[in-house]
Amino acid sequence: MTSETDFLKTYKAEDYPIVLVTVDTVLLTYHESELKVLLVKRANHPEKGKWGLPGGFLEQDQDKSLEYAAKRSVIAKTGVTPPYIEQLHTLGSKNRDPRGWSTSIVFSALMPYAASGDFINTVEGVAWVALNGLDELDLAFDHSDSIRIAVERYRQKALYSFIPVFALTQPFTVTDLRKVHEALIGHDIQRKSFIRRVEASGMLKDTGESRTERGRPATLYKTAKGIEGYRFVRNIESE
Amino acid sequence: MTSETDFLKTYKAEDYPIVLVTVDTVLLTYHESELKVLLVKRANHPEKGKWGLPGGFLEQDQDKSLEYAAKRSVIAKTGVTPPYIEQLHTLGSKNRDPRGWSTSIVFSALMPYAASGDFINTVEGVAWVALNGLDELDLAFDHSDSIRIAVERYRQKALYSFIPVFALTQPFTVTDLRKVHEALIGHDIQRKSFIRRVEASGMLKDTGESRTERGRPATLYKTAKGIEGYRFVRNIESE
DNA sequence: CTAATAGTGTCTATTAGACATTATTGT
DNA sequence: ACAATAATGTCTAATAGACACTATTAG
Repeated sequence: MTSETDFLKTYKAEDYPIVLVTVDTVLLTYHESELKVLLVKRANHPEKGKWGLPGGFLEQDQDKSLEYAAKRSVIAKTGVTPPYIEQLHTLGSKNRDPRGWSTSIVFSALMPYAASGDFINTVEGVAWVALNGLDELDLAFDHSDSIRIAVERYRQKALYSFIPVFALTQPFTVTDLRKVHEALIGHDIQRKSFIRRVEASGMLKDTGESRTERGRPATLYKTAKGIEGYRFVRNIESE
Repeated sequence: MTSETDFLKTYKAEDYPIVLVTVDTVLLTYHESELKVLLVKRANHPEKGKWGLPGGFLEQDQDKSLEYAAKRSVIAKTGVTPPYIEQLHTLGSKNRDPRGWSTSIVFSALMPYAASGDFINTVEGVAWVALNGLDELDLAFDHSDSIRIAVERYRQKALYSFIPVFALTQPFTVTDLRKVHEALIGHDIQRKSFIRRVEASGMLKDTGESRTERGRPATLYKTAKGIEGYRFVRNIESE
């Protein structure tokens, strides 16, 4: 019988089967009345030249957690720093990558368009792409599946939370936020119903400022602490 | 410039960093008025002798998907065949396993106690353990985190769906199902409210049979197709 | 003044909680 | 009859949808 210490002395990682481990991130935002996802043009094989999600191999040395790896690879590939990141799901199979058994831990987040910097549009090979135009793009690997899953998850959250607020620059108007919810849900929401939820939740603070574009000025709000954990007990109509 | 074919010819998986990839499964059931999780006693290092979730290394040859690997390893370690399995989350970090960078894709499912077979109690090293008694057990790795996350997820689902029905043997009574919901939510639910939901959803079919234990016989129900996708628009009270 | 957008009033419909009442069994 | 459990009746409270109405700005 060996002790755990003895066991570790004789253990060699190379004796175990090798699985490719990558992390990918679905970053979504709302800009010019559209939901958009951040994509990069693949510089290397496989699937070179196709657009795909920012991500890459897990780096054993520098990455101490999966989340760190996801953030690092997004910054490395796009220059964009996501304000937070959460786990979406994990894909993996024998055939999804020609190099062998491969698994990808997929993260997702919403972020304000402005936080990605205006330079984004000038960088070759990095772009915010409208979800509506995605069908025409032949994305790398199974990345379009991950995007679909992320959007579906945020659609659900739009029904019972204010999570979509993370796609906006602060401060924002109630209409701004409602538009993001509408884009996710796929249909209009009653203004009255939406404002009632803003008031009932107490999760949006009136800044006292207002913004005028056309018509009556709109009150500007910012998020209160804990908004990410707030859930309504009743959903908004989903169809 | 090389083609993708050329690239694959010269590609060697061994040149890439090795990450340990395991799958683990949180199987929950409801038995004798308690929620229980299926655990196994670890036969090998590391953490030998501790109780932990059934799971194991991804086997490149036999496993063609993550889900398959999870099911295979549950059956191998426990003899129990889970009727379905879904992805919960993925844990990974540099330090969670002394053998090196390690990641575990965690699956979860609810299943009827009876489906695990009565032999379960006679097998050394495999047991259904009540969640209430888990604190006294020092589980391997971060398995208690995964159990906590699974229970929290099913608690949420108990608020807006009939997913907890998968912990029951069919047919079952409305009270059976309500008890599972109550165990997950942590407090009683109004019988009237619960029955209204059963009727409104149309997801539970009256079998015409009934079961008598003490008092008035209770109607036996079975699930209708699509129950796993059904969501109430309003939640049950959560505290 | 008009157009446009923000925001409110108010009625209805739905559905959960509370809790009393009735129904059906075994002993 | 009585205890135990199942199932229903019914009132109230909360909250979303519908939609008309008022408020405030630019030009």
